[in-house]
Amino acid sequence: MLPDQRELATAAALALPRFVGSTALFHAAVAERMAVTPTELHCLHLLHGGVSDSPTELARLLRMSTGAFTRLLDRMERHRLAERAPDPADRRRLVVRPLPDRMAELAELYAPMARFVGERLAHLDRRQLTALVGFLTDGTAAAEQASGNLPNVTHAITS
Amino acid sequence: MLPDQRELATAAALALPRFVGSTALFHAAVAERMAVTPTELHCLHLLHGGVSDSPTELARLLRMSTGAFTRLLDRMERHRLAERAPDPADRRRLVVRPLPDRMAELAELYAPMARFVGERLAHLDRRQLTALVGFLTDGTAAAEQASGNLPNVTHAITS
DNA sequence: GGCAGTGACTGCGCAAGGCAGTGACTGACT
DNA sequence: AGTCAGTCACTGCCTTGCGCAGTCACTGCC
Repeated sequence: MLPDQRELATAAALALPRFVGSTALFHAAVAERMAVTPTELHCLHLLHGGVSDSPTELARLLRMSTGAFTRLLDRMERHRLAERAPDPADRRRLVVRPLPDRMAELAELYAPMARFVGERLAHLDRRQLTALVGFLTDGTAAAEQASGNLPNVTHAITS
Repeated sequence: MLPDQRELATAAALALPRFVGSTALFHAAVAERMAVTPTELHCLHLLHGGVSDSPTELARLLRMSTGAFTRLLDRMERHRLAERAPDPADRRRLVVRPLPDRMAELAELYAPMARFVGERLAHLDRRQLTALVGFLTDGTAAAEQASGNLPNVTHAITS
């Protein structure tokens, strides 16, 4: 590996955590602007992605209890983010539906970032795009795997 | 732009939020493993990065009040993450110092991801690395700028 | 037709953070 | 030298978000 290549790799390794951090802060800023908690925003993303509309499943994806999700839904209804609708097939269940006007607002807030990404990607050639996609997808897999498979460390706690 | 290039760009645009999301979950998992809140972990990162060691400045970077940061410091001392030390130059102030063994533990938890990044970057050529670094650094700037400069949207709230 | 399982909801408690002060200390200005 | 506004960390008090454990309604299976 050539020296300047090494420098570039180092630069990338340094830029990565900054990128992740600033992105996280951006999400927090969007949540604040919408007068909504990060958890509510996260739930809204799941609803927008169409991943699921079942409370129990959404609670699992958000890594919280069903009880806590009930209150979350209460707040989201109060804030006009989503609404409950009965599930005709099973009277125990219900479906969570996002409210369109707030979703539009969300898209509006994300528009600048989406525009940046679109323009930036348009200037890359095939090899560069391939590298980027590979890095992102493999990085996603690595993060998911690492999340569930963290090394054991000793720590003294909880007093 | 050629069709397969367009597809690649779309793939990248889809992979990006997934990457960000899985990374955020990874951080949450690390925090949980260390029996520490995400905020404490965030603060630990700042300390490790050597950004600052002043409570007021750290509170600003974490976007919280100085009062809340005092409790945060209390918890971090209880959890043996950091310690307070007097500032000899100004007796009102103090400096926050990370505790080395817990920092080592942190590094250990991040090791798998760091290894992945290092190996992945080693397989990229100059043009690819340049594109990646550019995307990350400009993306960081864009996110920071977008955070402080979100478009105004109408929303009815707070009942 | 009973019965274990599932789904959403509720009371209670805890932890985290904001707000509005308080006292110690500083540097600048007279 | 004395004063005084500004800064710094810290402290009650309060709100909010979430977990936990239990409750009730409903389902499908035997």
